[in-house]
Amino acid sequence: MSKCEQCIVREFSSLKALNKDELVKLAGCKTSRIIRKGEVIFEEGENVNGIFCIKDGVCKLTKLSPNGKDHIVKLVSKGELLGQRSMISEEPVNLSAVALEDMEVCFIPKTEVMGFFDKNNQFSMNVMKTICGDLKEADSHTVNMAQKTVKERLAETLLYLHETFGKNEDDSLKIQLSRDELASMIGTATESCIRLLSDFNKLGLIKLVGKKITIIDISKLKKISE
Amino acid sequence: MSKCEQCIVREFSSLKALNKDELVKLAGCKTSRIIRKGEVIFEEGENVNGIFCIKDGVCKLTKLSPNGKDHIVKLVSKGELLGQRSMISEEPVNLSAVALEDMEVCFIPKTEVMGFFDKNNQFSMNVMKTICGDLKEADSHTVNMAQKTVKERLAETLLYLHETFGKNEDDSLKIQLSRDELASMIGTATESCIRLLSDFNKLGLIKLVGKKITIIDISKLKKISE
DNA sequence: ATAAAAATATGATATATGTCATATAAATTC
DNA sequence: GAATTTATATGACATATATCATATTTTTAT
Repeated sequence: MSKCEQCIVREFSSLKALNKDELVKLAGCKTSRIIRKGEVIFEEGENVNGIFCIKDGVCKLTKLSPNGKDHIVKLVSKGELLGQRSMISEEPVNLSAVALEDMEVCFIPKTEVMGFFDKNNQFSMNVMKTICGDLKEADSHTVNMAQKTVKERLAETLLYLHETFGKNEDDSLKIQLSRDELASMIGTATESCIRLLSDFNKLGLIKLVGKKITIIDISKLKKISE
Repeated sequence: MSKCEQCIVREFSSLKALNKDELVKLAGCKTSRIIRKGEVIFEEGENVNGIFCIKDGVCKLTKLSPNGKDHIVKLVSKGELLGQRSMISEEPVNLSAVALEDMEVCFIPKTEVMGFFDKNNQFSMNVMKTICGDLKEADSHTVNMAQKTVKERLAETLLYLHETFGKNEDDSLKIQLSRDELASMIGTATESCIRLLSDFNKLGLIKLVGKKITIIDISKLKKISE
């Protein structure tokens, strides 16, 4: 059982507020798991009795719409925590989490987290701030979905992926989403997404090589995204 | 200065966790304000140094989209608190609040609220749960905007208004939104909203008399909203 | 390596929704 | 109470986007 004290990603989440004693306690009760690309971490409606800390990799949080289509609500990566909202609400999770790459995650049982919550003010404040940030972002997403065109949302999303996950040596986006996933992130049909990518490609804003997408003209994309 | 102890709406918000001493302290520092229909309580980007407790009336929370249109993110009414998120995030508010009816609101300065926050665990837990509920709702809204048609969203919104704010003696919706506001809630053009309302009217799902909207066939509206 | 399956791409077409114009009705102002 | 403004309503048309069909490419399995 590896020590949480020496885990670097801890520094990027609310867990950074924990002191040595708390970290030792944490290390004693957490469980570590390898999750392969495409595997489900948890599913909408499930009772997840604790939170996950992402040590490595990226996953998507999706929600099933009444029409049967999945919508990607958020991408979550190394250093972030999963399941905080449902733990605090004492409800089943409202989103599913699926690995986009191979991942390593640690599971921390609810009882443990709630203990830190009660005793470590800085920790609970960190969690609150994270959730408040998520809420602000979610409201902003709602407005984008309601008011922006698909083209604008695609441009915006490409820039987001570029800024947040960076690029490979060949300058292509590091995070690999299928056209289907990209479409489900911007809220459109897969064909429409493919078509617009193709348009951006022809306009020289991006370059498409197989699944790989390379951002060419950031400022023009910014202009399109408004 | 009226006593918070005797204020009934307190029981409906996170403030219900406060004890007598805290309520006396609260009564000493809160300020009460009458806000007329159409008046702004606070504006996106503003620094609101505290929270508002709605004693009476309903307001809309809006966010300006890059295209210049306002989107109504949420309606907030009697017993609810405003400005919690931005207080915790220590950021300017991300939404504007505008009265839909004459309102009475109390303002509680940040220092006071943060004091309760530190010392009264149940209060901070209540606030957290509220914000978590908002986040869940916001995610659900995002997916609705992304995946549902305007018709579905209109049906859903009418049912929501009916359930949440009730009806007058003549069965018409108690809350009066202009067509413009309704459109900005469901994320569509005003004309499209009017047209669909007119369709629903012709189909006998609702009845339109001037500004008043009466829900006639709940189950059919439910079916339309999916 | 070959076959099968899945993902990407593109065309043709249908549909939903936005935009602009104009009419009518309601609310507000003087 | 008449005049003016604002909100609601509806038509005509443009446009964005979805859907269905089919081709091509890439990935996966045998």
